[in-house]
Amino acid sequence: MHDSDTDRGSGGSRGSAAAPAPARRSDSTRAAILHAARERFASDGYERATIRAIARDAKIDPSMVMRYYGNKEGLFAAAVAIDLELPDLGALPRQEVGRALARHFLAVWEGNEVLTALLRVAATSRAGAERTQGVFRDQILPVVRQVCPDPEQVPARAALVTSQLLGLALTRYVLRFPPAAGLTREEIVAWLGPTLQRYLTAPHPDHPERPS
Amino acid sequence: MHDSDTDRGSGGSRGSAAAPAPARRSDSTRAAILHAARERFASDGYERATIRAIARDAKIDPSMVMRYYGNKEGLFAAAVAIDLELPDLGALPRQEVGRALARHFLAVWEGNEVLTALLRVAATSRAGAERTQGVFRDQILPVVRQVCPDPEQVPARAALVTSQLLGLALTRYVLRFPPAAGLTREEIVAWLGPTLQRYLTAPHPDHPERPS
DNA sequence: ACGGGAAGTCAACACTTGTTGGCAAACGGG
DNA sequence: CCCGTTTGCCAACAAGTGTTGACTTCCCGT
Repeated sequence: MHDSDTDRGSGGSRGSAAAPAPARRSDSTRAAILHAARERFASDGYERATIRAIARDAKIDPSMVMRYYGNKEGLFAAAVAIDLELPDLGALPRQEVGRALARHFLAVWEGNEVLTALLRVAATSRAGAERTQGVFRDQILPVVRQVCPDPEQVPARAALVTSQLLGLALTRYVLRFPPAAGLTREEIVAWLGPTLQRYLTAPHPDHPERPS
Repeated sequence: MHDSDTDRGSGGSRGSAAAPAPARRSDSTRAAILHAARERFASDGYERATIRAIARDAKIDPSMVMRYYGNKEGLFAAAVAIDLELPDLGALPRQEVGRALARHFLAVWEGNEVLTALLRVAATSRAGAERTQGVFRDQILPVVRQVCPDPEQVPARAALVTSQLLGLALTRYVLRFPPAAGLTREEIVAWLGPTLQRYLTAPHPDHPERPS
């Protein structure tokens, strides 16, 4: 991929013995760029979020963005790191997983503008869509697997759960439908909880005929 | 601001007595432009769908697009005319509205690429988001009002229904999650039907505190 | 048949985009 | 102190965008 130039782990650990990241003095600039990039990507999407605008927000020159992140795609990859921090649903009372999932999802989404950014980008760029698929595969599927007994049904159930969660995020945080944006968190939990619960744990409703 | 020039009703009616549209001889070109525009907007989104590419698909010059539709926004407005053709849910057996809505939604979406186009555009442009709000307000809200007794709950319930339907469209037709794209129509109807049914007709789950 | 207007083509404009290379400071270890 | 490295800015490039106007070609009513 890149040289050993642009990729720096998201620091935080400090003073460890064998420090792999020597804490360059430009770290504040890098952080400013990432912060501005996240905001722009979240509010404008990939195409409309120009490097020049991001650089202006970060109060530096556009060429710095290129130096530190290679190109626009690299910047997006560095700025958008998704971690849903999903809890271990297996450790919860089985009848509460739907509500717990809804509540957790709302909290994470509202505390992390990156999620809206990725959703916006996913709708228009293939790279964004594939990245979203990665989040689904690496973070949602495993959690669903913990509550769903039949492994064969896991992908479909996870997809249904995701469709409802992303649909809510879309109408509430991206499209900003007034009724969707006006609901309180607990109202949403009360409505979506049973839906997710059913998608996760209810028996397959394939009763009358088997298609194909 | 050229009004009486570019706007022509979406033709189809032919030979009416007092024809306000004299059926110009460029109608086939106009149709070709709209067709190409719909495909490009659906697959690429608003920004990446360039007028040049649309014109190339329609095998005409880019300037024709400008002459007939004014500018890119006008072309989008002309190309994306949403009609969900929602049936009268009040005329159905009350326990079937959820499934019927899901089935109808799938049929309309898969037969009309414009819907995917609008969804893609809505995620990145404010104009697209507002247009989607218009569809919600003019086409979904009235239908929900027919099955929901309490007028005060109509917007919230409609928003929930929309969140599930758009979420499915997003994962299935835009992001193309393999599990979501692989489901059959009837499977989706079987899963989403009860969800929509509950959003439409179930009593308000207003008491989230449950004795555990 | 002829003339006016519509249909369509060609080339260009003004602008923005991502991206690049050169050059001036600031820093920090020897 | 001095010199290599880092940090940053400036100007510019090539490519692509929406958009415009002048020009030719075709159709059709009179």
